[in-house]
Amino acid sequence: MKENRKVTIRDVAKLAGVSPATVSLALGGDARVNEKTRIHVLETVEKLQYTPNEIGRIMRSQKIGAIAFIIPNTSQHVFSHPYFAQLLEGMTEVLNRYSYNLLLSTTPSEAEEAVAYDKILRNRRADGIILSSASINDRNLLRVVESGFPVVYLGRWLHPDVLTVERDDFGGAYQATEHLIRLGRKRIVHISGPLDHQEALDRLEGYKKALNDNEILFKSNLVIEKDFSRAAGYEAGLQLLREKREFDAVFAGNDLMAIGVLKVFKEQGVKVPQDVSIVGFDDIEMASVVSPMLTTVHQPMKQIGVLAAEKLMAVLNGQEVAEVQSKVTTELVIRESSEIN
Amino acid sequence: MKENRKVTIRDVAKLAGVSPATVSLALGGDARVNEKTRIHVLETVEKLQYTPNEIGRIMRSQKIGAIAFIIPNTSQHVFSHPYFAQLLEGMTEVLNRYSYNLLLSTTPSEAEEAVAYDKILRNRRADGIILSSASINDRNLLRVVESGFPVVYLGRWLHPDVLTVERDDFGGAYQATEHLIRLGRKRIVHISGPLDHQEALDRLEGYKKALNDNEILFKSNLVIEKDFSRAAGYEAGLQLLREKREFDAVFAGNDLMAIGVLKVFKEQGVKVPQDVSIVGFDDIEMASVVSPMLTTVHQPMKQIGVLAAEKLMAVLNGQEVAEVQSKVTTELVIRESSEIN
DNA sequence: TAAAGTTATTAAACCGGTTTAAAGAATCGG
DNA sequence: CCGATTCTTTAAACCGGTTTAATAACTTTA
Repeated sequence: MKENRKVTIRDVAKLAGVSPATVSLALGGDARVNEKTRIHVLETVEKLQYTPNEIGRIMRSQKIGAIAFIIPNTSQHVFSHPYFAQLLEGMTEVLNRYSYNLLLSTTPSEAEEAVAYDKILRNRRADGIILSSASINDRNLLRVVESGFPVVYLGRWLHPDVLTVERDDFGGAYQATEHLIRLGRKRIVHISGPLDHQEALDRLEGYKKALNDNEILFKSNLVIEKDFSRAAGYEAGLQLLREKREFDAVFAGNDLMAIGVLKVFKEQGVKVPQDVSIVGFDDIEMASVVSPMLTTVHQPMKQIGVLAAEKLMAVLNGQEVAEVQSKVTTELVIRESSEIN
Repeated sequence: MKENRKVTIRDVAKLAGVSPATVSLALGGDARVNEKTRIHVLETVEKLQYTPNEIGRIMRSQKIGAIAFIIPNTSQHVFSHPYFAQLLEGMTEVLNRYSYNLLLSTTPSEAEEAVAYDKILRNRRADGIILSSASINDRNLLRVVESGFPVVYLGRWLHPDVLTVERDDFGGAYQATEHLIRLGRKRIVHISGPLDHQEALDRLEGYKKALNDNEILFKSNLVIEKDFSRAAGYEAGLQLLREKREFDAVFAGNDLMAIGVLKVFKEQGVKVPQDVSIVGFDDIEMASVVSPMLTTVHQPMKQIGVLAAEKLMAVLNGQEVAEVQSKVTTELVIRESSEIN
């Protein structure tokens, strides 16, 4: 700890021949302190290479200068979903602008999801919270809201007071399904995410509505519930082939699962898009790298991160938030996996 | 801020009829406090739902309970490299175990790389630092080391006192190149990363050495320096074709660039692996998803994150670190892009 | 020139814990 | 039964800043 051992405000004060209070005021640019004194203090600060200790400042102001991103999942899960990386990109960009720090809170294991919440709620290491969408049964969500922390929730939440940034999951799924129908597909499989998650439910609903609007009968045996992972998509594909279910298209609940399906189809000789059309959801980078390139519903993940962070910053700065519930739009990106053959 | 407005240690003390000191000692499990008193205090704590304010604790102990991961790049850059996600996964896993938090420090823009350092060095918001490998000309690296912060550097660094976790870049590149030579390839292009980065240099050296050991003449016009991005790989591929350089294999400095090359080759009708074999470096998830699947040098990125975090924890807990420089090994993973034709 | 008004500076309180040193109470040994 | 030990408890200092309220110094004004 060489030079920066610990130059405190008292050291500066002593050397400058003033009181600590004056140093503090001078640094804060308070109008009360005399011009000459101010310059002298600033010179001394420079000479001693003094920088105020953040902790001391925090102690007094009770503002931490950091926000927490709570994801009730393991690090393993989080980082295997490219989705989160883009969210983080958006958030950190905004936070950098405000000189705020980001704390990432995940759970050590599947079983202990409460830990991710406790770390933040109990220790008060953050001024506000961005909450990743979680199971609709997750009782911790309510705890967060009731804790009084400023919160922004990523996803749709029924409670009208909670600030949220939502995707148009329903609309996106509707578009995707309708696209497949327009291609002449009639037996469209939907591989859904876990149905205790609102986004999975909404996507399923969008799919159903599109079928219904086009007078195609919804068949529950064409819906397979999986967990959003690539491996799960692979399994689902395998299952479809093994059970010889009749289908001519797959709408997967996200890209990772779609890519898993793509892989098993390639291995088993199912031709995409000739035999089966595939559409995913998210538009992660991988979607444009696989072959055939994946048709998918693009959602502006980085923008979601940006909006969430900006909304939270607004609250923390005492500004009135114009839009309690923001909604970002999705867009169908047509690529090879559903090209007209 | 409903219930948890602010119940302090003094509130607990008052209600329990003891002094704040006793409460603090009781909570700390100090042997001095009488069993009965301890129980009584703990009950009161429970009754009031008291949890100690972290900031107060930090103030006294001068230990923050967080470490910083400094990446002198923009968030944009960081999150577009899957590489970092896996590093983060490893780190957060360890930190969770120690109840430490992770602070991510990136730069707001390319030009202001010092910002990523300043945020941590000046504000002392972390107890230690993990430093992502940076340009060998980055003068800030020295600042960090001289600051007295405990530091772990990711990559190879000449200074013998600095704790590091290194990959075997040289060895990995050697293996990759040799593999191509064994396939009978003689004109092997190397698309390198920025050559002011140690890892890019080391990979280039590994490539050269393998050529040399197999009596293949190194030709500098078969080396193209790019920036590790997928777009750059694409460009490099385009350049190779446009300039009609003669080559029968490509060893790319990382997977993203290899995937970029793959893409342009596919578009231009160059057959992989028949006409040209391709090998990448990193083994990111995308490598096993593209078609043909990419042969690459696997490096245990998560493990690097784990090692770095553990090393830092050891230092912070005052333990002697056995291995100042740890090295993880790489492994060649052979897939379709270099299959024997 | 004294009173009132300005301007500049600072002592002291405060944020919420932890820790030290000292005091007070209980127990022990001779 | 008294001095020495041991066990508990607590007052007070401390961490490093910010802020308030009071003081001091300097100008004006009457």
